[in-house]
Amino acid sequence: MTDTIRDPATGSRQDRYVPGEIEKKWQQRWREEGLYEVDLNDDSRPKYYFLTMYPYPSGDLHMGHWYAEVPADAAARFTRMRGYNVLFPMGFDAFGLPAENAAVKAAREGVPNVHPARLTYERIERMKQQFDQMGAMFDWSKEVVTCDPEYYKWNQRFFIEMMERGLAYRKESVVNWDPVDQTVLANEQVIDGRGERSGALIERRLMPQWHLKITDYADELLDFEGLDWPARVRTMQTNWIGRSEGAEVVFKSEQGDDIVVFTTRPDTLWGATFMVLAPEHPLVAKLTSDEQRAAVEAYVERTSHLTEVDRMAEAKEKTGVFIGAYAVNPVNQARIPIWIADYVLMGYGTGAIMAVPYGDQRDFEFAREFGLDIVPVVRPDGAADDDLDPGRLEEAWAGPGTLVNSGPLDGIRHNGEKGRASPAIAAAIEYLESIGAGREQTTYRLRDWLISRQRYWGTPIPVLYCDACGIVPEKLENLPVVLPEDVAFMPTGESPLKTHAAFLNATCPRCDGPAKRETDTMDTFMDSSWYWFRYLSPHDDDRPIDPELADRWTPVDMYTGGIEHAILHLLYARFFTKVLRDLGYVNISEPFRSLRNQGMILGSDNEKMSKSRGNVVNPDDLVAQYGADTVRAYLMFMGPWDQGAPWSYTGIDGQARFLNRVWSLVVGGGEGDEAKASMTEADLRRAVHHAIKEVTEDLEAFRFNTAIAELMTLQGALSKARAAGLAATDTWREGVRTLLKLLAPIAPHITEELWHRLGEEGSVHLQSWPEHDPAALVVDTVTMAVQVNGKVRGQIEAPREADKDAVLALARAEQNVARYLEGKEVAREIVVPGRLVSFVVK
RNA sequence: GCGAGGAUGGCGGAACUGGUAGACGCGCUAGACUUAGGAUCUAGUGGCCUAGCCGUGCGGGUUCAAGUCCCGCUCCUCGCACCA
Repeated sequence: MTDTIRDPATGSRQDRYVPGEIEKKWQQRWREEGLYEVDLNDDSRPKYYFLTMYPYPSGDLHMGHWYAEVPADAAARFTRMRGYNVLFPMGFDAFGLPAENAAVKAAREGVPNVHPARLTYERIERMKQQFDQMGAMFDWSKEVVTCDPEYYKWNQRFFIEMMERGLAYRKESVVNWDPVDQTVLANEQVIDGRGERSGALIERRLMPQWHLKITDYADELLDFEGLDWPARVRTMQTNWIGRSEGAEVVFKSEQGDDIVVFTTRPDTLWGATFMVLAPEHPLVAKLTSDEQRAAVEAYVERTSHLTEVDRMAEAKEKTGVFIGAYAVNPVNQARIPIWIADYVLMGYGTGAIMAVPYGDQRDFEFAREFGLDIVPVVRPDGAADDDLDPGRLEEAWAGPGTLVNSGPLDGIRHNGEKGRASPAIAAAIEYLESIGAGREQTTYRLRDWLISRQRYWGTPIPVLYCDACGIVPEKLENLPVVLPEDVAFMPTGESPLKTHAAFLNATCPRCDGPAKRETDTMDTFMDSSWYWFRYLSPHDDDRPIDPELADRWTPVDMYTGGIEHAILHLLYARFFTKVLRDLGYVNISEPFRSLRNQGMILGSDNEKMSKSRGNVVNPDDLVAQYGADTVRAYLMFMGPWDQGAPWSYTGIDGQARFLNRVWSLVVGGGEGDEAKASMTEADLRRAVHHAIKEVTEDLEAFRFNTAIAELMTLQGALSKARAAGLAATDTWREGVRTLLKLLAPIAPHITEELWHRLGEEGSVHLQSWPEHDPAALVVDTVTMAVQVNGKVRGQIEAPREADKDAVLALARAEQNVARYLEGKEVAREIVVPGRLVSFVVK
């Protein structure tokens, strides 16, 4: 049994739409002809750098990749047809834990010869084959694979140059330790107290680690001037950086130690009735009295063992211990007790606070819990003395008001603004500075970027430890420090670099004495922080970035990718670009001019696709069944791209039908009933130009779903026109060609096939984008609604040129409208040209 | 708790500066062609007590006119979360 017999209506097999055949054929032709290879030095057309986030080579291209990349491809193709020289490269974020974990697992199970490198390159090959069947116009000649020494060598160079400038440094700090992945993680990689990848509960450990000084760039990173980015991402980054303006105030312990606190409300200093130090604060041991020592040590011990999750779970109730020491408030010499509590974090500000229970809800709760004094210092507008009575307060007052009980600051207004924008805060800062007890200060929530990873499969950090010289960077001419391949993975997951003698034992670059290599590798976000520069010259052995090409092609004009990178990758990439600028490699400060985020594609059960849930939809199977063009069109049709959507198996049939109808417009078959259709050439021409206008605007705005809806409408109009006998007209033939061009970015294979079947020689993808003729959109008569007292009572056909009086006359004459106007007094008449007429009657 | 976004037919979703709510598609119903149809084509499809009335999460308001603007809520999603 063959298809031909099963489908007598459409004639020979050759005339049927068989996606599997034409898609392979065109993919091969495009490759052979180098259709998508970009000449970076071509300046005959304006350049456009269209970038989509490169994937981790998991070995399988899943629906999420398709959802991310197919619409990006359509937008890139559209841009190209509009006359730009579009660079649309692709590569692989090839370092990372999964491949190494697979090797560790194999070692545990006694399977030999599983190495992350081999695994990764195999997976890359497989994914590239899957990429091919997507029909995307990636220019693979610029491919970047980050685990290649020719790439990561430059990570090492950047690192050393950053070290020389103090932007990379080693420091002992409390870190997030992931016990499953056996490595530390950056703050950004810890979600709800758990490792982003492993999901393991994060432990706190004190370890020496390498950091990059992203905090030096905090203020510059808050500036999004000139960036066309979603507000959501800008807000998330702004919140993450968390700039707070305020003051540093120095309290003295009774023993004479300086205790520095940070506060955003120095104007409430007269209301500070106690101090709280973080349990890890270095002064705790020294200041604690003998009587309190046992209690304090117990509390410190307890908090140090709590995981982040435990601490959050206990956040409801305030806990803490008095350490038996007192401090002096510098503005009024009040003697105030010093406590420790875990609601004060060592990692923020100075790890110590002045507690103003009247003005801060947390301090208020703490004071109530432990019976500490509350002194009112801000009178809310209109508040009576009774309202300020500490005994009657139910919560802290952080809003605007006038300062009271505040010595020289009494009567000054706090207007609720932050920093010096509040007269009270400004006055407090000046007063503090005048008595030498503090100064204006800005603090950030952002921490320096911790890049050390205790894992093998990453860029080796190029430093050595020499007994004589200390920490020494590798010489630039010795780069790259290559990851040794002859390593044995241990079942424990511990990095094999730690026991690899040939790697470990090296010569000190400074004194030629014996030295040990650093065994930590770099966070893989380092790789993705500059890869778009490398696409421009992926194999340049002399320098990481070609300065001329970088000047010409960057910043990236359009960057697309998942919202999950709003903070991590996108913040690091911005930081790194600024560092590269300061190191003299590039002349730009921002890497990505425009940014668009796609949503997530979910399983049909509305849950995230995962093997364990069994709701994974495999694109390969769908492509085999429907063809890539149908899958592409469906992914773009499901809804707004930035919203994401649950997968549905039923909806995809609609796209298959649509493409079949387009096919039949060129090849024949599927004609409707001629007798019922009527359409003029002018109607058809209007439909075509309307579609050009709408599809163009939709694609510009990444509204793929409505673009396809318009294309369906155009297909419907062409089918109807054919049934109405217009198929022999130039208008119809031109309409079909326009449809193919407008559809080409979305469904590249079928449009290319049909374009050639129309007798064209060149590729449809090299055609220029159609432009609509406004004159073609003009209609002779418009349908207008007629309302009486706000309700639609009829419709009229009015000549386009009709003036207000003529339209009103037509409206009054409409049968049903006349009925409602009869015997009534018309109080108002409103005419919205081309839209409606509205009568108000009494 | 703070910040951002959202709620429209049985379903996914349209709707420009307030101007005929439900484009486009899925599903469903009927018909045509058929030995057959889960193919194709045609027509219909928000609800109801159907010359009309009611309908865009809920309650108010502005307006000739509100999915769209204003006030007050509810719920959902995402991000941050004891950040001083």
